[in-house]
Amino acid sequence: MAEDRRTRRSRRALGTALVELVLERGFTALTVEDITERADVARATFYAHCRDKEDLFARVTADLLTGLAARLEPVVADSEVGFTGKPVLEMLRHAREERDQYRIVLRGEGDGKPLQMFVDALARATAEEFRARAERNAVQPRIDPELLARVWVGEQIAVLRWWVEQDVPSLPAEEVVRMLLDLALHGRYWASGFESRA
Amino acid sequence: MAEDRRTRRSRRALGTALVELVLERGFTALTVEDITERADVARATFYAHCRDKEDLFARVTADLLTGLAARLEPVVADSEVGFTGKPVLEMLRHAREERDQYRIVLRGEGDGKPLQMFVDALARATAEEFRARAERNAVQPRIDPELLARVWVGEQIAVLRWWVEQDVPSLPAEEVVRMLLDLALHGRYWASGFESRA
DNA sequence: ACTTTACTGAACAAGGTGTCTGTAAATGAA
DNA sequence: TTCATTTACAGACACCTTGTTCAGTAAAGT
Repeated sequence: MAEDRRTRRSRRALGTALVELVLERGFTALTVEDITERADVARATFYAHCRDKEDLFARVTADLLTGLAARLEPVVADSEVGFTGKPVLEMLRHAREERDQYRIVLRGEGDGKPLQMFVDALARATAEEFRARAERNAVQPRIDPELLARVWVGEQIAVLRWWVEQDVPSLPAEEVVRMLLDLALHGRYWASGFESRA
Repeated sequence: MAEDRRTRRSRRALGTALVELVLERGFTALTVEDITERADVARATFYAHCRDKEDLFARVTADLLTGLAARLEPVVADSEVGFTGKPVLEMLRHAREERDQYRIVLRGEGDGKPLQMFVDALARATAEEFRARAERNAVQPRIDPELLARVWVGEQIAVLRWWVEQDVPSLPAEEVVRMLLDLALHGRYWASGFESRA
């Protein structure tokens, strides 16, 4: 009743082959044969598992998203007390482990669709969190939570990309999170000659 | 000696056809024939002007970038006095005029390459500006200007995308800029129950 | 009017896609 | 071990898209 080993092996091989090749040449430049060749699998076998290239790519990135969600869930549930940036730290750790996949997604491979899903998922969850928090504290948000969430996610994505694309990390994850929080919550780090006139 | 009208007409028709179709179906889904058909032009004519699909797309987005640069130049040169956000306002106005093109770029169409160029160009210019400003004020930046620039650009891109994708603009450009500045420089607008514990 | 230039329509080879064979081999169960 | 099932395989197939070429035609510019 258990799944055939060959099935697992083929799927895994195809997935990792895709990731490797996308990093090397980019998604659109790849042919199905490129992938099957790298995975040591027949071309027909590919179509036994995936409808097409996009399908395989969608599986891989979907796995990444669910993996992140799984790691974020307990952290978010635990951080009821305030805005601590712990979810960001957890995301950075995840990105350090799955660096290649993150690179691919953040580079906007595959028509930017995976990146859009990534951003949208983060923004949706964040906006919801903001709304809930405001309601709990019985305050009227001074700005559309959706917009605030977009800005906050935009910062995270930008830093995440910068971090994950570096050859050798110039900052540890904890440092990055601290900087990000100081920047978002208090506008610190701007005080180096960048201030506004006001 | 002047350029043939037909040449201009074909180029323009192809460009706008591409933009329309990318918005409707996405870049990769298009065939060259789709484009020439929409542009009322023979397929052979297409190849008389462009090497391939990506070439045409690159031209369009490159034009957008140079157009933005042209509008930003005087504004940046004029804002020596401080961090006023005037460039952002100008970019928003540009985006309001060239909304379709911005949509396409910000959605990451074309393998995300145009978006990367857009982000990189903004980040590079911003980082340079930051470095120059710090040096002029004779202060040691407390953080890598490159990183700070990425964060700042990340915010702009996120808001820009949010703004340009809305069916009916919920905020005027000036309001968006004010919010963005208050957020970036002082962390305002977070004070609606989102504060950190510290 | 005349020359130059660009658009056209069609044909072409090359290469990728997705599907479908029949066959061989690996697997899990009896 | 044996057996039925499942999967991988190699190859062939029609189809589509690409990018190039070329002779014929229309429309610019001067």
